[in-house]
Amino acid sequence: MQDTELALLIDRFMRRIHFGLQSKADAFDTAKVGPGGGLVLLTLSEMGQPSLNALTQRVARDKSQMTRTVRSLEAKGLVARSPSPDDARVTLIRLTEQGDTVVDGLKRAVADTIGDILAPISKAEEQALKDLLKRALPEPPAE
Amino acid sequence: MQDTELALLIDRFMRRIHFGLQSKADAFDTAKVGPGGGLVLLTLSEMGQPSLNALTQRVARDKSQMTRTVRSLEAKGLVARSPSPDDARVTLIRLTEQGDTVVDGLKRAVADTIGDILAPISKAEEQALKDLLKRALPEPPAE
DNA sequence: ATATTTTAGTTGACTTTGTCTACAAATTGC
DNA sequence: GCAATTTGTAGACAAAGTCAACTAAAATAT
Repeated sequence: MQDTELALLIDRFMRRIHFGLQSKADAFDTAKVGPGGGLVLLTLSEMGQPSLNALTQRVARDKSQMTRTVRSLEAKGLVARSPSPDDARVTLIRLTEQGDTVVDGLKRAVADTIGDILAPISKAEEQALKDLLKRALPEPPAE
Repeated sequence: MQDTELALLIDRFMRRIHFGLQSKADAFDTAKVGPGGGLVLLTLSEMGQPSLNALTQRVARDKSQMTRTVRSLEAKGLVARSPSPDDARVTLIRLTEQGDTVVDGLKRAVADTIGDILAPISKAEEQALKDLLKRALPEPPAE
């Protein structure tokens, strides 16, 4: 009943990640993908070649927003779109080689940032934190 | 080095909170304060009567944004602004009685939402999660 | 088989937040 | 006193979120 606190903590965590990444953005976000694009790229690297719809559900954003974000990443050559052979309605999306490179830098920057934020707790605790979150927030269906 | 995963989890948690509250918004957000206003109200209920600047730092938002949010809450009669007796530059902000009422509903809605999200883990684990986050994310200076 | 309904993706319009710059008034530190 | 800093405000714009309408393809229902 008193867990507004937890919500505020999550918000704070989110903001810390945001500012941490922003401060390093000049160094790693050379492709200017921004937070929105970065989220999509990282998610793609976890999912492989999802449909736009599956991707949308995984990141819990609006599908129209996702259309635009993916188009912008495509224009930068970081992702490629291809029609599904099974269903003419769906578009499959995957990282290009260039996209992979950007993801590498992105992952390093995120890991650095998280590392900074979690400095006050031990590695074991960090793992415990991650495990708890994974159990509480199972990932949306891959398809 | 592989902790992009944690960042994605936090984002997902954030989104789940957001959608959970949004789905209940008609029932509790009768004052139409929205997510931004709600965050400020909850924070005020933790802080008492902070300056606008202290409030801004606590929620890690831009001060110009905070000016606007507070003005909008003031127009709705939920917060009151008063000049600091010690420093003519600062404005102190506090909840009105009406604001307190709104905060009560808000807290209940947030607690409900968090409860739903954390259903897969036990109460003890929930507490452990909160403790870890509190240690990793100490609150910004109250003043 | 054909009609109806559902799903995937796109587009447009609009709102909310975020961000950056500039500014006035008050305070602090020499 | 006077420069530098701090507090809050205002303006302008960019990034995201949200909602509704629409096309095309697929699923379903009769």
